[in-house]
Amino acid sequence: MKLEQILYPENVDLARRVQVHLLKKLKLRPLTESPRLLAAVDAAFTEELVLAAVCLFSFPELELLEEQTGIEPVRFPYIPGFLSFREGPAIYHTLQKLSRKPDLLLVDGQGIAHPRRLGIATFLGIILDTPSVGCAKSHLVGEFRMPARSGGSCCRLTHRGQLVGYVLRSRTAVRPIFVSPGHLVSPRDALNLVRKGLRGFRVPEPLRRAHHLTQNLKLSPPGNKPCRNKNSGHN
DNA sequence: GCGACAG
DNA sequence: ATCTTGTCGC
Repeated sequence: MKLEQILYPENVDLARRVQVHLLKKLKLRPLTESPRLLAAVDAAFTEELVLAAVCLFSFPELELLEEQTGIEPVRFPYIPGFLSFREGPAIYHTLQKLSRKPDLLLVDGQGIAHPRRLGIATFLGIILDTPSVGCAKSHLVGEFRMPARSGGSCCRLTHRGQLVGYVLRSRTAVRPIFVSPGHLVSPRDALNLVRKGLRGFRVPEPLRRAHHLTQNLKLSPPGNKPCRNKNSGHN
Protein backbone atom coordinates (compact mmCIF):
# COMPACT_ATOMS: atom_id res chain seq x y z
CA MET A 1 0.00 0.00 0.00
CA LYS A 2 1.36 3.43 -0.99
CA LEU A 3 2.32 5.96 1.67
CA GLU A 4 0.03 8.50 0.00
CA GLN A 5 -3.08 6.39 0.55
CA ILE A 6 -2.03 5.50 4.08
CA LEU A 7 -1.59 9.14 5.13
CA TYR A 8 -4.44 10.66 3.14
CA PRO A 9 -7.49 8.38 2.85
CA GLU A 10 -10.41 10.30 1.32
CA ASN A 11 -13.02 9.19 3.83
CA VAL A 12 -13.58 7.29 7.06
CA ASP A 13 -14.26 3.97 5.37
CA LEU A 14 -10.94 4.10 3.53
CA ALA A 15 -9.24 5.21 6.75
CA ARG A 16 -10.64 2.16 8.51
CA ARG A 17 -9.23 -0.04 5.74
CA VAL A 18 -5.83 1.56 6.22
CA GLN A 19 -5.98 0.69 9.92
CA VAL A 20 -6.94 -2.91 9.20
CA HIS A 21 -4.09 -3.12 6.70
CA LEU A 22 -1.49 -1.68 9.06
CA LEU A 23 -2.63 -3.93 11.89
CA LYS A 24 -1.15 -6.91 10.02
CA LYS A 25 2.26 -5.31 10.48
CA LEU A 26 1.91 -4.67 14.21
CA LYS A 27 4.54 -6.40 16.29
CA LEU A 28 4.60 -6.20 20.09
CA ARG A 29 7.63 -7.57 21.90
CA PRO A 30 9.90 -6.57 24.77
CA LEU A 31 12.66 -4.12 23.87
CA THR A 32 16.05 -5.80 23.60
CA GLU A 33 18.09 -2.69 24.30
CA SER A 34 17.20 0.54 26.04
CA PRO A 35 16.51 3.40 23.61
CA ARG A 36 19.13 6.16 23.29
CA LEU A 37 17.19 8.71 21.24
CA LEU A 38 13.59 9.53 22.14
CA ALA A 39 11.39 11.71 19.95
CA ALA A 40 8.31 13.27 21.56
CA VAL A 41 5.64 14.47 19.15
CA ASP A 42 2.54 16.66 19.41
CA ALA A 43 0.23 18.77 17.25
CA ALA A 44 -1.84 21.93 17.58
CA PHE A 45 -4.59 23.33 15.36
CA THR A 46 -6.10 26.45 13.87
CA GLU A 47 -9.24 26.35 11.76
CA GLU A 48 -7.31 25.38 8.68
CA LEU A 49 -3.86 24.21 9.80
CA VAL A 50 -2.17 21.34 11.60
CA LEU A 51 0.99 22.49 13.41
CA ALA A 52 3.35 19.65 14.34
CA ALA A 53 6.32 19.63 16.69
CA VAL A 54 9.02 17.04 17.31
CA CYS A 55 11.55 17.14 20.16
CA LEU A 56 14.52 14.78 20.16
CA PHE A 57 15.98 13.85 23.55
CA SER A 58 18.81 11.64 24.79
CA PHE A 59 17.45 8.79 26.91
CA PRO A 60 17.26 8.29 29.79
CA GLU A 61 19.05 11.60 30.54
CA LEU A 62 16.43 13.61 28.66
CA GLU A 63 18.74 16.29 27.34
CA LEU A 64 17.19 18.17 24.43
CA LEU A 65 19.15 17.46 21.27
CA GLU A 66 17.04 18.78 18.40
CA GLU A 67 13.66 20.31 17.58
CA GLN A 68 11.71 20.38 14.31
CA THR A 69 8.32 21.75 13.32
CA GLY A 70 6.02 21.42 10.34
CA ILE A 71 2.70 22.80 9.09
CA GLU A 72 0.09 21.27 6.82
CA PRO A 73 -3.50 22.13 5.94
CA VAL A 74 -6.19 20.23 7.85
CA ARG A 75 -7.45 17.42 5.62
CA PHE A 76 -9.39 15.16 7.96
CA PRO A 77 -11.92 15.87 10.74
CA TYR A 78 -11.47 14.76 14.32
CA ILE A 79 -13.33 11.49 14.77
CA PRO A 80 -12.65 9.35 17.86
CA GLY A 81 -10.73 6.32 16.62
CA PHE A 82 -9.26 8.16 13.60
CA LEU A 83 -6.99 10.73 15.17
CA SER A 84 -3.97 9.53 13.21
CA PHE A 85 -5.45 10.80 9.94
CA ARG A 86 -5.86 14.29 11.35
CA GLU A 87 -2.51 14.68 13.12
CA GLY A 88 -0.46 11.87 11.62
CA PRO A 89 0.64 13.34 8.27
CA ALA A 90 2.05 16.57 9.73
CA ILE A 91 3.85 14.66 12.49
CA TYR A 92 5.19 12.09 10.04
CA HIS A 93 6.71 14.71 7.76
CA THR A 94 8.16 16.61 10.68
CA LEU A 95 9.81 13.46 12.03
CA GLN A 96 11.47 13.04 8.62
CA LYS A 97 13.26 16.36 9.17
CA LEU A 98 15.27 15.01 12.11
CA SER A 99 19.01 14.66 11.44
CA ARG A 100 19.05 11.38 13.36
CA LYS A 101 16.52 8.56 13.52
CA PRO A 102 14.98 8.12 17.00
CA ASP A 103 14.95 4.74 18.78
CA LEU A 104 11.60 5.50 20.34
CA LEU A 105 8.57 7.66 19.61
CA LEU A 106 6.57 9.07 22.51
CA VAL A 107 3.15 10.07 21.24
CA ASP A 108 0.33 12.15 22.72
CA GLY A 109 -2.50 9.64 22.19
CA GLN A 110 -3.26 5.93 22.39
CA GLY A 111 -1.21 3.00 21.11
CA ILE A 112 -3.04 -0.35 20.92
CA ALA A 113 -5.64 0.82 23.45
CA HIS A 114 -7.85 1.52 20.47
CA PRO A 115 -11.00 -0.05 18.92
CA ARG A 116 -8.87 -1.67 16.20
CA ARG A 117 -5.49 -1.58 18.02
CA LEU A 118 -4.39 1.27 15.79
CA GLY A 119 -4.08 4.40 17.86
CA ILE A 120 -1.80 7.17 16.56
CA ALA A 121 1.23 5.83 18.44
CA THR A 122 0.82 2.47 16.73
CA PHE A 123 0.15 4.14 13.38
CA LEU A 124 3.36 6.19 13.51
CA GLY A 125 5.40 3.31 14.91
CA ILE A 126 4.39 1.04 12.03
CA ILE A 127 4.80 3.46 9.12
CA LEU A 128 8.18 4.58 10.48
CA ASP A 129 9.16 1.06 11.59
CA THR A 130 10.17 2.45 14.98
CA PRO A 131 9.32 1.42 18.57
CA SER A 132 6.59 3.68 19.93
CA VAL A 133 4.60 4.37 23.08
CA GLY A 134 1.24 6.08 23.46
CA CYS A 135 0.55 8.38 26.38
CA ALA A 136 -3.01 9.75 26.41
CA LYS A 137 -4.56 12.15 28.88
CA SER A 138 -7.96 10.50 28.76
CA HIS A 139 -9.73 7.24 28.16
CA LEU A 140 -10.74 5.85 24.75
CA VAL A 141 -11.40 2.11 25.19
CA GLY A 142 -10.77 -0.64 27.71
CA GLU A 143 -11.74 -1.53 31.24
CA PHE A 144 -9.79 -0.65 34.35
CA ARG A 145 -9.93 -0.07 38.10
CA MET A 146 -9.18 3.47 39.14
CA PRO A 147 -5.59 3.57 40.47
CA ALA A 148 -5.04 4.62 44.09
CA ARG A 149 -4.86 8.35 44.83
CA SER A 150 -1.10 8.46 45.39
CA GLY A 151 1.45 9.16 42.66
CA GLY A 152 2.90 6.12 40.93
CA SER A 153 -0.03 3.78 41.41
CA CYS A 154 -1.35 2.10 38.32
CA CYS A 155 -3.83 -0.49 37.12
CA ARG A 156 -4.02 -2.66 34.06
CA LEU A 157 -6.07 -1.54 31.07
CA THR A 158 -7.72 -4.42 29.22
CA HIS A 159 -9.87 -4.55 26.09
CA ARG A 160 -11.62 -7.58 24.63
CA GLY A 161 -9.74 -9.78 27.08
CA GLN A 162 -6.31 -8.42 26.14
CA LEU A 163 -3.87 -6.33 28.18
CA VAL A 164 -3.63 -3.13 26.10
CA GLY A 165 -1.86 -0.83 28.56
CA TYR A 166 -1.94 0.76 31.99
CA VAL A 167 -3.80 3.56 33.73
CA LEU A 168 -1.14 5.47 35.64
CA ARG A 169 -1.55 8.06 38.39
CA SER A 170 1.62 9.96 37.56
CA ARG A 171 1.22 12.38 40.52
CA THR A 172 -0.84 12.33 43.69
CA ALA A 173 -4.43 13.49 43.25
CA VAL A 174 -4.26 14.23 39.52
CA ARG A 175 -6.28 12.48 36.85
CA PRO A 176 -4.48 9.35 35.64
CA ILE A 177 -2.92 9.02 32.19
CA PHE A 178 -3.39 6.11 29.79
CA VAL A 179 -0.19 4.41 28.71
CA SER A 180 -0.23 1.84 25.93
CA PRO A 181 2.37 0.20 23.68
CA GLY A 182 2.48 1.52 20.13
CA HIS A 183 4.78 -0.75 18.11
CA LEU A 184 7.82 -2.95 18.81
CA VAL A 185 7.51 -2.65 22.60
CA SER A 186 5.63 -4.55 25.32
CA PRO A 187 2.97 -3.12 27.63
CA ARG A 188 5.53 -3.21 30.47
CA ASP A 189 8.11 -1.39 28.35
CA ALA A 190 5.55 1.32 27.67
CA LEU A 191 4.84 1.77 31.36
CA ASN A 192 8.52 1.75 32.36
CA LEU A 193 9.52 4.20 29.64
CA VAL A 194 6.78 6.67 30.51
CA ARG A 195 7.67 6.49 34.21
CA LYS A 196 11.28 7.37 33.41
CA GLY A 197 10.10 10.42 31.51
CA LEU A 198 7.69 11.84 34.07
CA ARG A 199 10.10 13.96 36.09
CA GLY A 200 7.40 14.86 38.58
CA PHE A 201 4.83 16.03 36.04
CA ARG A 202 1.49 14.56 35.06
CA VAL A 203 2.68 13.94 31.51
CA PRO A 204 6.25 12.99 30.47
CA GLU A 205 8.69 15.91 30.24
CA PRO A 206 9.44 15.32 26.54
CA LEU A 207 5.74 15.56 25.63
CA ARG A 208 5.38 18.79 27.60
CA ARG A 209 8.27 20.26 25.63
CA ALA A 210 6.70 19.18 22.36
CA HIS A 211 3.40 20.67 23.43
CA HIS A 212 5.01 24.01 24.27
CA LEU A 213 6.81 24.02 20.93
CA THR A 214 3.50 23.46 19.19
CA GLN A 215 1.92 26.43 20.96
CA ASN A 216 4.88 28.72 20.20
CA LEU A 217 4.58 27.74 16.56
CA LYS A 218 1.04 29.08 16.53
CA LEU A 219 2.18 32.40 18.00
CA SER A 220 5.26 32.85 15.76
CA PRO A 221 4.67 31.01 12.48
CA PRO A 222 7.69 30.78 10.12
CA GLY A 223 7.41 33.33 7.33
CA ASN A 224 6.89 36.06 9.89
CA LYS A 225 10.64 36.20 10.27
CA PRO A 226 11.61 39.64 11.46
CA CYS A 227 13.38 41.49 8.61
CA ARG A 228 16.84 42.89 9.15
CA ASN A 229 17.04 46.68 8.88
CA LYS A 230 13.73 47.16 10.58
CA ASN A 231 14.12 48.85 13.95
CA SER A 232 17.10 46.64 14.79
CA GLY A 233 19.19 49.63 15.87
CA HIS A 234 22.48 48.74 14.18
CA ASN A 235 22.31 50.45 10.76
C1' DG B 1 -32.08 2.68 20.37
C1' DC B 2 -28.64 4.44 24.10
C1' DG B 3 -24.24 5.79 25.79
C1' DA B 4 -19.14 6.39 24.93
C1' DC B 5 -16.03 8.77 22.36
C1' DA B 6 -7.58 9.90 22.16
C1' DG B 7 -6.71 15.14 20.26
C1' DA C 1 -7.82 20.27 20.19
C1' DT C 2 -9.80 25.28 20.72
C1' DC C 3 -12.61 29.02 22.86
C1' DT C 4 -12.34 31.82 27.15
C1' DT C 5 -12.40 35.12 32.94
C1' DG C 6 -12.31 34.81 36.86
C1' DT C 7 -11.38 32.20 40.74
C1' DC C 8 -10.42 28.44 44.48
C1' DG C 9 -6.55 26.58 46.95
C1' DC C 10 -1.61 25.44 48.40
